[in-house]
Amino acid sequence: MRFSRYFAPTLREEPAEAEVVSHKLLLRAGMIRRVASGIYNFLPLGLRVLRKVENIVREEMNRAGALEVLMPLVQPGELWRETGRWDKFGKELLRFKDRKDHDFCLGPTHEEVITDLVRGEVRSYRQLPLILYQIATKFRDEIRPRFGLMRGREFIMKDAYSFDVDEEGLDKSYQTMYEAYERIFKRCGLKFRAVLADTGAIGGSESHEFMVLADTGEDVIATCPACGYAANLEMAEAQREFSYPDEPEKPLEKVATPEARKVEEVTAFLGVSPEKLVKTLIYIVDGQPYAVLIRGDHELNEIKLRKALNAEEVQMADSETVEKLTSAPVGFAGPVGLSGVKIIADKAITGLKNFIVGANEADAHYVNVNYPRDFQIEAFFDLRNVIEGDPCPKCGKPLKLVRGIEVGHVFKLGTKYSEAMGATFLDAEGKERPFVMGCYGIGVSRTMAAAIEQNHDENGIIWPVNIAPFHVVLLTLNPKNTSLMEVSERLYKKLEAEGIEVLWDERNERPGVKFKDADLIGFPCQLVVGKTFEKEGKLEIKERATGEKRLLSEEEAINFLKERVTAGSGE
RNA sequence: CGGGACGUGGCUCAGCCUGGUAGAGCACUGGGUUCGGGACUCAGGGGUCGCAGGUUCAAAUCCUGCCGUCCCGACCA
Repeated sequence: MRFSRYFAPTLREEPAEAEVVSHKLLLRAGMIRRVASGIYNFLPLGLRVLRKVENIVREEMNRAGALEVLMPLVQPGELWRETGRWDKFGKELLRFKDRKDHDFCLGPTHEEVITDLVRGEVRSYRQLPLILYQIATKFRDEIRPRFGLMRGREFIMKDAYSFDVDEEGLDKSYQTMYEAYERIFKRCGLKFRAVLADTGAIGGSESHEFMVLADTGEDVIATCPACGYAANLEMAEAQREFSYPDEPEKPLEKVATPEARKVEEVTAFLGVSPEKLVKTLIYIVDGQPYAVLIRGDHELNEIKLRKALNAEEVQMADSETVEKLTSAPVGFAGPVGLSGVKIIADKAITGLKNFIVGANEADAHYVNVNYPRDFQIEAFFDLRNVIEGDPCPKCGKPLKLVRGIEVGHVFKLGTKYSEAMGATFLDAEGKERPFVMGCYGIGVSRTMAAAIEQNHDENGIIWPVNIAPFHVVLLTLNPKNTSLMEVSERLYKKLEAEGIEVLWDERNERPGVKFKDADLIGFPCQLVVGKTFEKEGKLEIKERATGEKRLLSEEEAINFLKERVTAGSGE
C-alpha cells in the first residue's frame, strides 16, 4: 500500500477529547474517530489492527475446537424475560420497541440467544460437548463511557459458550478455553496474567480474568512472586493476623474533634496513627442497614462485603440515611451506643485496644474504645483489600500489587441459564438434564487499547509485530529523486512478494514528517531509503521498540524483515 | 445520577471579565525555494462563534433554558 493513496489522518496535536494514552494515540495515529460518546469509527489502520487481533482469536478458538457462529445485535426482550434479566439488568441494557410495539434490546452479551439456539437443536448427550463462539459487536449503555476503546458503549467482543453434559465436562471445556486464552494473548505479544476473579452479575462458580499488565490499568491485581498466585482484589484473601500491644484497657472518653471527619483529619487532630482509628461505614445491604468497622488505614472491598453477608446488593448509605441512623452528620459514626443497625467488622480489628471511633455526635469521637467492653459485634469477616506485603493466601510469602487491564474473562456458569430457559438434553440413561455451561469473553477492541497502554513511548505506539497494522513502513525520504524511487519500488514489490506487509511512504513530505508519523503509528520496523543509500548503497532499518538502527544491503534487509515477521508470529 | 471543566474554520487555542460586527498557529489550494527528525516564502479559500430564547441601538462577549463533550465519583463485563 502506498501512503499517498492511504487514509491515515494523523494528528500533530493532542486531541482535546482524550485523556489516557491509548485513546490519544489511537486518535493521533489516525486509527479511530469518535462518532458519539463511547462510539467510534475504525479507520483503515485501526481496522487492520482489530482484524489482526480477531484473526488470532479466531485461529485459536478454531484450534481449540470451538465453532464460529454469528448472532444478532438486536435481541427480543422475550428471551431476556425468560432468565429474569430483562428486569435485573440495569440501564446498560438498551431497550426499545419495534413498530409492532414488541420489546427488543441491543445485546450486551449473548447467553440468552445462544441458549435458545442450542436448546432448539441439541437433544442428545452424543452431540456434546459443544463450544460455539462469535466475534461481534456488543452494546452496553455504560453510565460513563471513557478512555476511548477502553470502555466504549459499542465494542467488539469475542464471546464463546460451552455446553457439556456435566461438571466434569465443563471443567475440561473451561481448561481448553483457558489454554486458548493464554495462547491468544501470548500471540498478541502482550504481557498478561490470568487471575482468580469474582463471577459478578453473570453468575457461576469459577472464574478467571485475563489482565494485560500496565501501570495505567484500572484494576489492581494481587500477585505472589514466590508461588505465582494471582487474584483480583475482591478474591485475594487478607490473611494477615495482627498482633497488637497488650496494653491495659483505659477508660472510655469522649473528645471534641471539631470538623474532623476523614481519617486523616481525625488522626492529625488527635496526633495518632491511622491504625488506632476504626472507621464505621454505614451500608445498606439488601435493604438492611449495617455498620461496617474497618481499620483507619485499610480499605473496604464492597464485593467481599457482599459475599460475606451472602447479599445481592450492597450500597453505601447516603448522608441522609447516615444521619437518621447515627443521629450525627457523616464522618462521626461509631459503634458505641449505636442501635437499630447490625454491626460487623473486618478481622484486622480483632485484638485492637484503646482505639478511636466516631461518637455518633457532631464534632466528637470516642477514644480508648475497647471491644467487647464498649459495644458488640455480630461477626468478623475478611472485608478489606489486601495491601502490599500481606501474606500470600497460598504460600504465605509477601504479596505484590500490580495494575492491569481486563481483556478476557472465563466463567463456569453451570446450569443457571439452561435451567432458567429449559435447555435440556437426554443423557445416556434417557434422562432429561440441563446443559452445564461456561462462557468466555475477550474484549477485542479493548485488547487493542490495552496493547497500546502497555507498549508506547513519548513518540507514539509500539505495536507488537503480530498485531501491527503493517510489519514495516518503507520510507523514501526524497521521492523526487528518481533513483531512490526506483530502488524503493523494487523493494516494495519484493517485500510484498515475500508476504511482508509494507506501507510505502512515498508522500511528497519532508523526512521529519515521515519519521514522526512512522513512530506515531508504531510500525515495528522502519526501512529507510535516503542519503545513506545514495552514499553507501545501504538501507537503514530502525526497530521501533528499541530504536536500534542497522545498515544493510537490499538482500539482507529483506531477510532481516522476514525473520522478524516469522519470529513474532508465535506459530 | 452527583461534582467540576469545556463548546469560536478540519485540529490546537486566543478573544468573553470591560458588548462595537471574528483572530493566531497548524492543516488545506496555487506559485517558488528546500529535502535524514513535524521547513521557508508569496498569494488564496474556509467560521450559523453548540442550539434556542432574552437584554441592548449593537451579543462570540451579558442573562435564562437546552444540547453535546471530557474529567472525578457512584456503577460496571
